Amino acid sequence: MATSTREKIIQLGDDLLRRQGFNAFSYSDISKPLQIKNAAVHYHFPSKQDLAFAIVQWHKDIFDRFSQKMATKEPKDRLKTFLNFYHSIHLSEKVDIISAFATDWYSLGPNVQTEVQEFTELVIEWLTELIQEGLDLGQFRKIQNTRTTALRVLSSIFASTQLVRITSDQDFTRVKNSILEELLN
Amino acid sequence: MATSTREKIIQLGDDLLRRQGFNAFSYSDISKPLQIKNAAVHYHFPSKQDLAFAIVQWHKDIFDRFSQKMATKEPKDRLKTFLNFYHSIHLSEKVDIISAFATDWYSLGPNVQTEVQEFTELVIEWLTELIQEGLDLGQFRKIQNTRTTALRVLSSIFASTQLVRITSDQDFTRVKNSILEELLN
DNA sequence: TTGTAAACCTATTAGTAAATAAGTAAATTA
DNA sequence: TAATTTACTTATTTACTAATAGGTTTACAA
Repeated sequence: MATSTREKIIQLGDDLLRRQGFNAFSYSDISKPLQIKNAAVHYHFPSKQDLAFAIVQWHKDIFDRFSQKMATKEPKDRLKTFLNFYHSIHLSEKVDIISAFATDWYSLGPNVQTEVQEFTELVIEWLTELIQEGLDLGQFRKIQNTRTTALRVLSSIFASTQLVRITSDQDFTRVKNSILEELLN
Repeated sequence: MATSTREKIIQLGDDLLRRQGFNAFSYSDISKPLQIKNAAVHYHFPSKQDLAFAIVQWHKDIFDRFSQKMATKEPKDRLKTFLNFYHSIHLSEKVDIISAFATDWYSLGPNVQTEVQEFTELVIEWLTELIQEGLDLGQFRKIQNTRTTALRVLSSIFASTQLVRITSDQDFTRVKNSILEELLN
């Protein structure tokens, strides 16, 4: 199935957003590579906020499918897959959408903000459940309350994708392994 | 001593940078509140990159004075002061400079990038030494190698200032306390 | 008193941003 | 087959953006 123009715009928009930041790319950064006109982008997404909204929704969809596919696997493997997913983000010189939006938070319209909040809560809850299950099965070590642990895993992994842009490549792997070591029995 | 225009520009620039992001503020966002003309900002900082450079240098200076003042205090208190410092950042609805620059990393000129890298390394080294001292004095618990621990403290605290923009206020305090609990004996 | 440099301002430019109006070709539906 | 909708293009507008050239004021120095 050929990818629609709409889908291409979302994917390229996502790429630019997470590589350069929301306020650092323009509609022509999208139209030129796709060899369409500026107005064509506006046809699919009247405003930049509409595009941002669609990108978050896209991520919601992906995450939904991801969590469904992971549902049968055991907590330990789910966590590893999750961390590897962020490792690939880091390797592609992007950051995750949540931190990408966090910096430009006050440039976002209220409906985009709400959508990002919902996505974030989705991820935190997924992680919280994962950790709880891991604890119940005795695969994980109890550190703090479950949400706090989830928040720390998330913060560590988020910040790492950003921090390694500035420091060194190795630092990401360090943090990633440290999260695993800390949790795993 | 009255603050010079140059200093006012740096301080307001820093505020805008960390509140909205590097690509989300313009020279007129600076000139208008200071009641000077656009060209006056360009007089002090010919290009936006020059302003960014000066802002990082300003932070370097502040951090130097901070670490000198802290030098005599014991590790535990130094860590607490450090965390409280980031708590105040979070309360003022800003993020730290490092994460602020990380998102817009590819909009920065090479000399600004280098300056940010140097500042970041400064903070990481300061934290690494602090943790090492804490271990030597038996105030801290050994978790991983010292740089990794430093990286995780830094990542957690960085990401938290961003994450709480999206989730709730409480989440910052959770993470902050969790870092202390984890380290302290 | 003259010179000069710092710290501005006025005025302008070239470029780019998001957004829109109006038109067109092709596909879909009635 | 006629009407309508989809997916665009062409062309333009409004509103910045960073940046610069050149002029003015003030203060201090020779």
